[in-house]
Amino acid sequence: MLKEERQQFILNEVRVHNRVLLTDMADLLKVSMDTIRRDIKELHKEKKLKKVHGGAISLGFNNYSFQFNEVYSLEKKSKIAVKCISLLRNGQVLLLTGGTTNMELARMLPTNLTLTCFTPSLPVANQLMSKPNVEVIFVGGKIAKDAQIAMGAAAVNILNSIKVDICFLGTHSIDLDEGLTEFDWEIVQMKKAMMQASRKVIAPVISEKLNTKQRYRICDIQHIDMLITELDANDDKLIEFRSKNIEVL
Amino acid sequence: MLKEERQQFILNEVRVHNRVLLTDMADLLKVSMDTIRRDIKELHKEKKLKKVHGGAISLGFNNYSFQFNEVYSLEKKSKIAVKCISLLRNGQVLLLTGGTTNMELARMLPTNLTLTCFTPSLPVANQLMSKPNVEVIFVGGKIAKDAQIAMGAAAVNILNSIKVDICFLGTHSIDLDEGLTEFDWEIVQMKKAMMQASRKVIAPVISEKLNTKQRYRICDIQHIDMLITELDANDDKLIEFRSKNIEVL
DNA sequence: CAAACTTATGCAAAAAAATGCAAATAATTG
DNA sequence: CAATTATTTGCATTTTTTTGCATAAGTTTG
Repeated sequence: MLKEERQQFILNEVRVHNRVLLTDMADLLKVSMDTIRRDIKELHKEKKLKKVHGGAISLGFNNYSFQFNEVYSLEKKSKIAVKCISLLRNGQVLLLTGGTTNMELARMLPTNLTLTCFTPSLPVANQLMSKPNVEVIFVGGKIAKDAQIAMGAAAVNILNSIKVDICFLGTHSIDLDEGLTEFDWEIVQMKKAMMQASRKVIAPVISEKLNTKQRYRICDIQHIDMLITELDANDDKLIEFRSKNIEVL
Repeated sequence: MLKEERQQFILNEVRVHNRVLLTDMADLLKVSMDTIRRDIKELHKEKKLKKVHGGAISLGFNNYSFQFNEVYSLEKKSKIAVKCISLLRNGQVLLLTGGTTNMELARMLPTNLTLTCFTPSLPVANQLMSKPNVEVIFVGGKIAKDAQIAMGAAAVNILNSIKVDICFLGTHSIDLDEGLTEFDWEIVQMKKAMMQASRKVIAPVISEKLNTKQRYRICDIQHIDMLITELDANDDKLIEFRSKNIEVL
């Protein structure tokens, strides 16, 4: 049996059963466990399955991917969240994108604040459920499994029909020249619609994301009304942003 | 069983029941309590659940309303869910209401089944996220905190614009004369719209709910295509339903 | 506060992974 | 075709991970 055949067989097995045991495969395919181990290693590197102790599992199986970022820079994100919250007043209508920064914002919202929140993000919506004085309105649509966000024409349509006070726009990358950029085209559409739907656009960004770029552009830097980072307000990195007429906190 | 699988199972259990007992998991998964304890510890560190004395609880979810029904009649509900799932075929488009029975249905969906699922229920949508072959489309709108379901004009509008194969309509009360009834007016509107949006309406109902009534009516009993209960198909209680031309499983 | 239960810790056995090496097989080239 | 080179595979050894158990320490509850 060819190596290719064997790997295809393993992949298929993973697709059907969502998992394979190393021992089973070695047994079934009549090769040593080392061989299977090497196969799985390769397939893992090609991102066709996930290697785990004792075998492999399907990639789609545990799609919690956003939770992986969870720990990373959490402290900075809480800092940013606090700054964001300080801007809020009772009765305001918000629009929250997904992402861990907005998750943190949702988590830290004081329970006595009365707000209306639109969001297309399942985790954010869930988080907001525990705030008794927050009215949650979910922007529906096809849910992207990786980001757990509603996307597509339906979601964009709904966004086109609303106007909120403040949009907290989580972003992957922000750059003085390139503006706000994303790696996923559909997300770009969503974020464009969200900016349109909001009187004021605030971008909470951890400093690592400053001056980085992705493939697709959401908008120029001028279209952001305010930038919130965990850095001190007079940090060098922020001077240029301020000079472009963007409020920095 | 792989470690990954076990942890996924625990996570899933937490998602559905909002909590797990260490002892239950050890028992169910046939491993020592130490192993479960270590699993929970890891998952806690990854912020996927919250470790507590004696087990773990969900972090994203606060279900005041769910927790009650959750335990109650769970076995019957799984039984019903199994029957429901047996009706499904690859490629079908479903519409799922909220409620614990549909939660159970979503939880038990085999991972290899390819479906498109519309739902206005946050917990159900969440549950469906873990099914790699299910396309989830959230019917957005204002979220009612108690039921964690989108409601209101926006949601009803969306429902009016779709047509699906099967609707699994969770119901509070069903009665031969009064038909399907609810105690909340808004929910009635949602359910009416859902029935309209579906070619086939299936009502999964635990036997306790048979021949009970509430204040507001959704529809006559004739508008249900099929009734699924945990009872044996020739149970006395069901004869009359069948005589009204409703298929009973 | 004391009994019942839960957690933490260290330890050892078992299972699996990584590594280096050699034989077998396949591919390439003069 | 023969010789060389590269790839694949299995085996032995070491290292790491996983798991269960025993014991001690901490929590919960009546």
